[in-house]
This record gives sequence, C-alpha cells and structure tokens, in this order.
Amino acid sequence: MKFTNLMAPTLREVPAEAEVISHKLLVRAGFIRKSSAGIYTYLPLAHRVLKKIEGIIREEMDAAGGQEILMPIMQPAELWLESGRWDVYGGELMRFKDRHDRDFCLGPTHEELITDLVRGELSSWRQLPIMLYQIQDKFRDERRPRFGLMRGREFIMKDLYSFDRDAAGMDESYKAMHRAYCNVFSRCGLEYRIVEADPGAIGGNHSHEFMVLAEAGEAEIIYCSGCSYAADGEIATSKKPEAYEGPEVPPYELIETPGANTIASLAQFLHVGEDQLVKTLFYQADGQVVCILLRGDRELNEIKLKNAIGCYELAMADIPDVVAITGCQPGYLSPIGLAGKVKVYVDEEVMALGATVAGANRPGYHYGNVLPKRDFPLDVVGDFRQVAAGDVCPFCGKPLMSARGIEAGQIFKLGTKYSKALNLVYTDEKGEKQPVEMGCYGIGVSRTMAAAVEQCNDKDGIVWPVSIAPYHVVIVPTTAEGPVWDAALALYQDLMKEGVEAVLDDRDERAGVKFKDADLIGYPIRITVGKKFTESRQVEFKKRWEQEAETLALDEVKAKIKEVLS
RNA sequence: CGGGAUGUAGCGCAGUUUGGUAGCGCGCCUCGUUCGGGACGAGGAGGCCGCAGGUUCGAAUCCUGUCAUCCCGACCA
Repeated sequence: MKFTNLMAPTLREVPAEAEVISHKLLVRAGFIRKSSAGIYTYLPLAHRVLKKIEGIIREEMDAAGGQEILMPIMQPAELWLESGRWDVYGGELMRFKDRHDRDFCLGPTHEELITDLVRGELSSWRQLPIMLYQIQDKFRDERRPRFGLMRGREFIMKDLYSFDRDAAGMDESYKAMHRAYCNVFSRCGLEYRIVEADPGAIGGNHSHEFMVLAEAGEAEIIYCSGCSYAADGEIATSKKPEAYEGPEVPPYELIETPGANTIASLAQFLHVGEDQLVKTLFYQADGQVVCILLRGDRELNEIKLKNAIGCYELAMADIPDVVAITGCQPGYLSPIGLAGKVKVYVDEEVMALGATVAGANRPGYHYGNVLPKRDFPLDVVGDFRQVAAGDVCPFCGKPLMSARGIEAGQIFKLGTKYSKALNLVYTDEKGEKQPVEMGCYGIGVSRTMAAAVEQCNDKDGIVWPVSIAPYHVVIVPTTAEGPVWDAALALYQDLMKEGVEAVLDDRDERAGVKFKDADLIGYPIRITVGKKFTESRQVEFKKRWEQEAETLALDEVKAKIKEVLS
C-alpha cells in the first residue's frame, strides 16, 4: 500500500476528548473516528488489526471444535420475555419497535437466540457436544461509555456457546475454551492474567476473566505472591480468621467519645488501630434496609453483599431510614439492639475481634467491651470485605498483590439456566428428556485492540505486536525523487511480490514527518532509504521496539525482514 | 441516574466578565527556498460561534429552554 492511497489521517495534536492512552493514540494515529458517544468507525488501519485479531480467534476456536455461524443482531422481544431478561436487563438493552409495533432489541449477547436455534435442531444425545460461535457487533447502551474503545456502546465481540449432555461434558468444553483463550491472548502478544470472576447478569456458577494487564484497566486484579490464586477484586477473598476464643469479656459499657464520629477519629481518640473497631453500615437492598458489620479498617464489597442477599439493587440506605431504625444519626450507629429490626450481615473478620468498640446510638458515645454474638445479632456471617494488597492469601498464607487489568475475555459455565428457561432438551439413551448443559465464552475484539495499544506504546506512539500489526513494514524514502526514490519503489515492489505487508511512504514530505508518523502508527519494522543508499547502496533497518537502527545492504533486507517477522 | 465541565474553521484554543458584526497556532491550497526526527518565507481558502426561542437599534457575548460531548461517582457479559 502506498501511503498516499491509505486513509490514515494522523493528527499532530491530541483530540481534547481523549483521556486514556489507547484512545489518544488510536485517534491520533488515524485508526478510529468517533461517530457518537461510545460508537466508532474503524478506519483501514484499525480494520486490518481487527481482522488479524479475528483471524487468530477463528483459528483457535476452530481448533477447539467451534463452528462459525452468524446470527441476527436484531432480536425479537419474545425470546427475551421467555428467558425473563427483557425486564431484568434494564436500560442497557437497546430496544425499538418495528413498523407493526412489535418489540425488538439489538443484541447485547446471544444466549436467547442461540438457545432458540439449537432447541429447534437438537433431538438426540448423539448430536452433542456442539460449539457454535460468531464474531459480530454487540450493542449495550452503557450508562457511561468511556475511554474510547474500552467501553463502547457498539463493539465487536466473539461469542461462543457450548452445548453438552452433562456437567462433565461442560467441564471439558470449558477447559478447551480456557486453553483456546490462553492461545489467543498469547498469540496477540499480550501480557494477561486469568482470574476468578463474578458471573454477574449472564448467570451460572463458575467464571474466569482474561485480564490484559494495564494501568488504565477498569478492573482490579488480586493475585497471590506465593501461589496461583488470582481473582477479580469484585470477588477476591482473603484468609478467614479464627473466631475469638480468648478470656471472658466483661459486660459492655458506655464510654464517652466526644467528636469521634468516624472510624479514623475514634481510633485516634482511643489510641487503638482501626482494625480493632467495628464499623456499622446500613444499606438498602431492593427497598429493604439491612445492616452490615465490618472491621473498622475495611471497605464493603457490594458485589459480595449483593450476591449474599440475592438482590438486584443495592445502595447506601437513606439517612432518614437509618434514623428511624436506630434513633441516631450516622457517626455513632450501633449494632446493639438491632435484633428483630433489620437483618444483620457480619463479616467473618468481626468474629475474630475480642472485646471491641462499637457505636452507642448516642452522639458522643460508644460502647466498650462489646463482644460479637453475645451483644448483637449475627443473622449472616460471611465474607463481605473488599480485599486489598497485603491481605493474606486464603490458600497459601502469603501476602496478596494487586494490579489493574482490562477485561478482554470472560468464560462462563452456565449450567442449565438457559436450557431450562427456554426448554432446550435432548433425549438420552434411555429415551428420557434431559436439559442441555451450556457454557458461554466471550472475547471483546475491539476492546482487545485497545488493550494492546494500552499495553504496547511509548512516548512516540503505538508499538504493535507483530502478530496484530496493521502492516509489518514501512519503507521511508527520504526524498520523493531520484535514485533514492527509485530504490525505495523497487524494494517496495519486490516486497509486495513476496507477500510482505508493506507500506511505502510516498508522500512528498520531509523525512522527519514520515518518521514521526511511522512511530505513531507503530509498524514493527521501518526501512529508511536515504543518504546511506547514495553513498554505499545501504539502507537503515529499525525495529519499532528498539532504539538503535542497523545498517544493511539493500539485498540483505528481505532475509532480515523474514527473520524478524518469524 | 447524581455531581462537575465544555460546545467558536479539519485539530488545539483565545474572545463571553464589560453586547458593536470573528481571531491565533497547527493542518489545508498556490509559489519559492529547503530536505534524516513534525522546516522557512510570501500569498490564499475555510466559520448558520451546538440548536431553538427571548431581551436589544445591535447577541459568540445577556436570559430561558434544548441537544451534544467529556470527567468523577453510581452501574456494568
């Protein structure tokens, strides 16, 4: 491709709306342009990168037993009503009506549609297992699209669905996909980590996320410094402490704590650590107020609490509701005396405290010598704490670490959630109907491209991994005429004949401009034809990820390119 | 959805407080000089000042509404 024929509109200045590196660079380097919030056009360079990522995904899915199909983006409401998700999915589902006033949506995911497809064709156990996948645009009306391609409203996704006769079969499919995903991200040249994850609205009971490591990632990864434990911060857990079994504690007593209306100020006033105190919080779960007790130094993990309660909406309770229950403004709230009023969820770390201090439902006062269970109710004891770096690994006891990641893929064991809701059954050897065990497996293709940029860049621009680079080689003639130009053109034509993916920067620009754009766009290899060619028929060969260039004779270039690309 | 900010040329911005008929840098076009890390000079094109109402002799500027975009939070396969 000649640069003058390539629509790659590079910008010298950063668009004001871009915040994260991948968004800035993809816009500046002429890969994408915004259409509306969270919706982008992929220009030729981006399109090539996406096709490469998709190519890698196809090879790995096919090798794992997948068959590619293409389902409609437009989906009828009936299927979503049947699964129950038409009402549950909420505002994220892009809904519309056709001319006959029938309800439809743009597919945010395809469990309903594929289950409907397979139930129409599946009859015998002999047909299983089946793995079907597609690569297509997905639509989610995000409340807040942001960070360019990282969280869009329209994005490209690969979604594969597995159908097995039993749980053991589903486990095999899950393992096969787990391996295939490792291959995909490794082949894309990305540094990633696999973590245990919350299945969320897709459902099921077992899920892993594939996190591309990057500072701009929206997800927190907790992983162990000593063993292989790694989990999304949303569900990560730390070692459960032993419940307190020390000497007997005298009855609780009122103590004066003027002005100590936060955990920090109370700890300071009493000269004890925040981890010696009890924090009392009130939340509202689908309209019902609940109480949560945590160790003073801890934050609540709302996802854990949400899963424990089994509610859809969870938010801090309104202050008037709290006052109605406790008779006290926040600051000195007490767990004592809540029996029968609200359900109390207690983090297991609280149980490890001996005599502790809690609020007294009276401004300026706390109770000392408070003992969990003896002095306040424990309706549910569990893990509700947000785990942080430095906590103790639940499996090996070594300290946990924290990193940030971009969720590029997630795999789920769905079990029979959708097959039961949509009546997807097969007939087994005994002639009995059985529900199908399903799994689903997604990769954000456009997000993976953004993640690659997020991970592979320097101050000058993108540094594409070879496997997903839009082109492998750029040839930069320092002038657009004379022997230098002729040599560059001949080299380009030669490389084209050999099937090398090359761009010839044939613009009538100064060399500096071409170098800047080459770095910005991020071709893995740059070949400069210039003064060394005039002097001694040599060219400069530079790898994007190395600082220094090497000088080669013109006829050595082809071999060198092949060596570097392989 | 709550909070904050911004909409002026393709991109980055000034002008708005104090109303007087639109400006800078980059990019673009022409000519010349340059030519290995975003050159220089001269000339030129390009703007319903987001949109709709209102106030005024007169609105980019003041008022009302509305739309859009971005940030923080909440939320999220």
